[in-house]
Amino acid sequence: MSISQDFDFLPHIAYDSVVFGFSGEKLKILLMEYSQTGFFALPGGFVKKDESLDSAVQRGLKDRTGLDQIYLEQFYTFGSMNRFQPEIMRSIMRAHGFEQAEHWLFERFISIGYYALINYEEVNPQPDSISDSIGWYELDQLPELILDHGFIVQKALTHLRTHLDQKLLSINLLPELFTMKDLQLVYEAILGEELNRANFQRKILSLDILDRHEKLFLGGSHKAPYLYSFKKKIL
Amino acid sequence: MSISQDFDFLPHIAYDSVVFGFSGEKLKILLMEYSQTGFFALPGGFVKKDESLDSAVQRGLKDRTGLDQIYLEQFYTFGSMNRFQPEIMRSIMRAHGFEQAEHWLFERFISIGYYALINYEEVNPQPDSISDSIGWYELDQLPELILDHGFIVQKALTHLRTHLDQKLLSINLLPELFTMKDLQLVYEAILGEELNRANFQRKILSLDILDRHEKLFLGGSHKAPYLYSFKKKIL
DNA sequence: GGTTTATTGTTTCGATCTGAAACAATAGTA
DNA sequence: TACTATTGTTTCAGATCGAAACAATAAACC
Repeated sequence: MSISQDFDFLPHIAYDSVVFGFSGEKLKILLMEYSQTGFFALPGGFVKKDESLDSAVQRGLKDRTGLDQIYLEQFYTFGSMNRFQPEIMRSIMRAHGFEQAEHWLFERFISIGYYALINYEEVNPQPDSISDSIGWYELDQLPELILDHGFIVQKALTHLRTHLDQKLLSINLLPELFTMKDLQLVYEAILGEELNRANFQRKILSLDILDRHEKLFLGGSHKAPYLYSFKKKIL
Repeated sequence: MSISQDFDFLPHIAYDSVVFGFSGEKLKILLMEYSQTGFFALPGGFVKKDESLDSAVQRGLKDRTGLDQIYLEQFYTFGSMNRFQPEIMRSIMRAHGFEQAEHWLFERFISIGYYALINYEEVNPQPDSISDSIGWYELDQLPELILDHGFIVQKALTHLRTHLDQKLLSINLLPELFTMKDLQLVYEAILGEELNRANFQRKILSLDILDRHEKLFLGGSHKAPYLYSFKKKIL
């Protein structure tokens, strides 16, 4: 996002993205820290006048993560008045050397919330021009977020949990090949609860969405697990 | 909505509402017809600069139906480029006597979709200043709608069906007192399929959300059904 | 008043799904 | 060859679901 090219964007419209990443154990999300202000926020952006909303979010996500063609799910649009707090944007801009009294960023925004599911290890997060760091934070240890961004995260998580079964095929939290245990860990991290191993295996296999491949030998003194991959979608 | 007071509204932002009504048999939705153009559209509106998104939709719905405090559910935000068709708005405005070349209505809009569930009989729909009629249309006999409004209806219906069980408490499709058969007809109309009578009764009763009242005697030569009401929410 | 009919309320019964535990298989170690 | 840790599979009881049968009853009809 370039702060000066304001005329390219639709005014009053923003998006915020909740990028879920999985580290093998915990579920984390991407947060940006704004220079010297101590403010943490979701990575977001604005919609150009000639691009679709979905494209805008894809573009922003690519700038931040380098990832293209990522699974994105729109989950809610936030339009309350209490998310209008121009002082906060003003102090962020001031900390970055802007002293203008007027700026289009100080206006009220309605923000469309998206979430993404990505493989933690394929990503090298890039901060934007007015934030000085971007990084992964564990869901249960988030710092305080500006505006209504904490609420947005909660809403994203609820949506993801509720729709997990329908969204499974599109998940890119795991590498191409993975074990049943890996998949169960993803589920447990997202749902925030432990699952019964036998029943999980039975349920997932009954969905008929996995291909079973060769076994994975890691040198452990026990039975080696099979590797699986998601079946290629037939549409 | 007054066409002239454009400075009151957030530009490029609209909402469209899919108002589901139930007639005792079929599920219908409210549509507006624009004067002399033959265009049908969902009732929608715009957001004032100092009101929340939710309030804007509530306000618009009250103007059209007279109903206040209605259950509203936001389901999706539509931001593709193919919904930008200024010629259509131009011809609607022309048919209504406006000949301006420029107007804020001709700009691109991102629209937030809401649906409402209301009791068909409590409503006297009111057209707005640039539409000449508003009325109920059966879901399976809808006329062609402008822009992406047909798609919006489909998306609303899918969302409603998927979340029916969680949304039941808030339903205002039925009068205060109703029979189990009435409720089953609502479910069948929304889901678009027939349900087993015994199992439906068992399932609904097990949810423990209904109070049973006196019987309803209509003079039929058969057992009279009980009347039910939704339990008042305890929160 | 007894019988019939239509509709509603409830129970039954088998099939299916779920949760928890036991059992079986197996890759490496001792 | 026995042992251990982990994974794959089966079993079994309980819950849930779908379909049908059974029971109750309000009015009409004789």
